[in-house]
Amino acid sequence: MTKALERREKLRVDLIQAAEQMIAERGLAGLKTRDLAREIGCANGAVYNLVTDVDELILRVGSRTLLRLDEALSAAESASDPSPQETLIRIALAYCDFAAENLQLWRALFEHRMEADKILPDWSVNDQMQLFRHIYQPLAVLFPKRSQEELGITARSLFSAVHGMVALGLEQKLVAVPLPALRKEIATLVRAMIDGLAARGVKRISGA
Amino acid sequence: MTKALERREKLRVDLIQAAEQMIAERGLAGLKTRDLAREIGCANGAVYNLVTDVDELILRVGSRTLLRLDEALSAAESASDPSPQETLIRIALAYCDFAAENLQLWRALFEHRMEADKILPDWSVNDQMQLFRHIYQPLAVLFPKRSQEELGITARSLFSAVHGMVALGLEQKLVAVPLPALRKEIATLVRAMIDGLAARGVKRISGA
DNA sequence: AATATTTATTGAACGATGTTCAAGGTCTCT
DNA sequence: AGAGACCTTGAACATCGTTCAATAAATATT
Repeated sequence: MTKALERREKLRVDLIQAAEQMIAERGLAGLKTRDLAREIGCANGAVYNLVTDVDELILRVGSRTLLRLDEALSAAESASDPSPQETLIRIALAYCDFAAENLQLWRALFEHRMEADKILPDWSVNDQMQLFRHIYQPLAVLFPKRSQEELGITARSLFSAVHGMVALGLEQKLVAVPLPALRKEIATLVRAMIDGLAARGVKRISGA
Repeated sequence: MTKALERREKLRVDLIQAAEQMIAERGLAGLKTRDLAREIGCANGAVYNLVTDVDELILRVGSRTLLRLDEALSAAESASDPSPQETLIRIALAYCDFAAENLQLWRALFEHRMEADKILPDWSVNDQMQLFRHIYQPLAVLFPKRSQEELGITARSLFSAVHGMVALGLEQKLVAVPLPALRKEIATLVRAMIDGLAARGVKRISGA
């Protein structure tokens, strides 16, 4: 009873890895079931024994990408300099670097859109983009007076802002920016946002 | 000699309008040449007399969307309160509102990706995302000491940051945020960025 | 060990889609 | 009115994701 399932499982991970590599090399639009089947050595139709959809396949690859991204941000979170300002900048740059080094896979996270009616499988709801939790800690240290909810909102805003700089920065559409320049811009703006948030918190008390 | 061309032109604008409406209603993925042909009353193949590609069609719709977006930002640029801070916030909120009200068309601007080899037609290079020029003026007033190039970089960074907040804020992927909450977050963060950039400019002179 | 039953795999076929093209129709100019 | 240029048509092609009846394999039963 094991023999069949073993083979199935091995094929399934082969499939997901092949899909990951194919997206990395040719983009989300370059993912083709027939090519995948040839790659892992099975018939075209057999793909649908391992996975119900290409949607599921893309989500599974997305899970892996999110996991690696999470690790990259975690590494940046706990590094030498514990100053919360510097930590936040390190995390932002780590996000930028990950996106640049995994461009197609990172894009796939945001490009993919399910048909409105289909609901996400439950194994996929867990890893649903909680990336901004990485910047919660340093923010909490910086702004000890703020509530959990306020901090959560600020964290999401900060993360989204950095995401936007990376997204448009790595795109052709808005003038190609060399990576080192982009990194510098990100560091500058993150610093500014932190300073600005701090100042605003103080000013509001003394009235302005 | 006019009769034929007139009809052609009328059909062409019909086609582009139909495409615009179809994207607005069903998203970029819902754009189908056969449906378009039926909509404007011609054969499927005739679409390719009016337009070389669906790529071109999408770009033409994108041009229109960019134009309307530009107008919306211009309106926000020149409004009652001339204070540059408030102007920048108004522009950011106008961007957010436009995206929310034209969700599918706005998404199409960023979702669409040409195959790597195909080059953009020249009529499309002009309106290539120069949206951040809208925030150049108020920034120049706020930071008169900075060079044109520095201001350009800052403008792009600020715009990208707001774009990120809107992009992730209107997405399902990162927790659905109610629009009023998103607008408040944007206003807060834009203010913070401005304050932070100003403070940083001062601090650097006095050393820190 | 032999057979029956359940399960997995195959690859041909289906439907949808963007795109092309030869055939036939329409328009324009002389 | 007729010749030549242009347009339009809809059938056909290639490429997808996806399905399914037939076949093969694995497992369960006797």
